[in-house]
Amino acid sequence: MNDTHRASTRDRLLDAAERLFAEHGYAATSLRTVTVAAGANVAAVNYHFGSKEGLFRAVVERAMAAVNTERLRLLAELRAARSVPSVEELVRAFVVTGARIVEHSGERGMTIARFLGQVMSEPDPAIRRLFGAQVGPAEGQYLDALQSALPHLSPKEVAFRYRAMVGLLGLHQSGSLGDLHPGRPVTPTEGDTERLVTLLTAAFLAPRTPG
Amino acid sequence: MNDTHRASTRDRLLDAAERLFAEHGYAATSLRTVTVAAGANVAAVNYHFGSKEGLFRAVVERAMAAVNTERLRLLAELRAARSVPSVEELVRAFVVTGARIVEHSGERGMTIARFLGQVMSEPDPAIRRLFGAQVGPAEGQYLDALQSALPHLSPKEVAFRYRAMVGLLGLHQSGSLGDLHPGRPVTPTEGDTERLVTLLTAAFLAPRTPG
DNA sequence: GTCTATACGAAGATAGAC
DNA sequence: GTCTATCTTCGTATAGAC
Repeated sequence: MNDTHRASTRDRLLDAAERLFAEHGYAATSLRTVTVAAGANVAAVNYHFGSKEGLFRAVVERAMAAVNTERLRLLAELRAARSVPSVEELVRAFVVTGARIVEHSGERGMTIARFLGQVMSEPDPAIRRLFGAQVGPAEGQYLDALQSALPHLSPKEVAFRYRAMVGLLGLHQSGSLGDLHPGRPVTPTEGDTERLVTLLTAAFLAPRTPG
Repeated sequence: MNDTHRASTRDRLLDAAERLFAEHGYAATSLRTVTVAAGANVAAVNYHFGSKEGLFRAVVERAMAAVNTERLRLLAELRAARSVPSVEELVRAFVVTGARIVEHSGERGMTIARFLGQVMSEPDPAIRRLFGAQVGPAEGQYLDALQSALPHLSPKEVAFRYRAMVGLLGLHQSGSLGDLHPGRPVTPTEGDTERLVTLLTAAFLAPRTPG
């Protein structure tokens, strides 16, 4: 009945939750839906993760681990080739992570991307803090690299543009940048990803904000 | 007990819902919370709006009406001064709308801004369609004006950048562009709004995406 | 016409028996 | 580790008071 055949209950719960949170958001996803999709009992979530929030936390951590690993790998690659990578290279490495993960993890990569895009616009402050903590590791490295490529900008300005990049990428990956009014299905297109790189590169290269 | 003293029940419901949806999102806000905050009975929502979704719809429509009016007014002003407004002028007019509304509507302006920022990352497709329909009116005009200022870009590319602007503004206004890890309160700062204008202007002025 | 009191069934999360 | 039971909260419906 499920696509995830016989992994441990714990893993099947994580997979199902990741997919459902990605599609409907945290609040709108019920534990019953998750457990049914995972072929597990309602109470299994409580046993393995303590609560709905615990499950969510675990899903975020697992997804971010994959993304952070890939991001840092790409950054290291870049630095190996050239000690001060260009802004466009950095942006591309950051943005392309999603696509790379799709290659490595198959279908699930897309789900991860959508899930994380979803997470970053969750209103719940606890969730936002969790996300912030998980982005942390890669964040520091990318901020440093960007600052080196943009020495004329204040750290505040670089940080702002970095957060804009994270946010926009999230919207892109969750399909929110798709056309607003038309029929439904909003999977990000290849072309849009390239457009996003163009746009973000220009945004980073903008002159410093006056005032 | 409420800050909204004696408007009609209908209006108090709209006010309370707007504020609560803005803070917690649609799914996480219960009708009971809304009615208590509005000092009304549970059934009042059903009487006035038919359902939770009906209430939400009404809140979106009211908020968007305010924003669209202001946006179109600013655009008309711009066109009066100069037949082809610059990209920066257009971006600024679009972005500054939130702030203008704050001036005109006091505290509620901030709530509207946060609310609409929230709405645009709601996962529910029905909500997304509703939002798209409401953005429509102003959208056409701005797209035209931007296309005139950027004749070398394809309509597709202009539309993509426009949607990125809408999205980023939403994130900005809902506080999602605030610092990710720190203490909580995330009201957008004046400085960040200026940074946003800089960033978006540069994004629009980027060369066309190759490929 | 507005609004309230109250009830209903479905779905929520968690705790405790197994 | 799992299943059943329980207790809460949800959105909605109804019947009638002002």
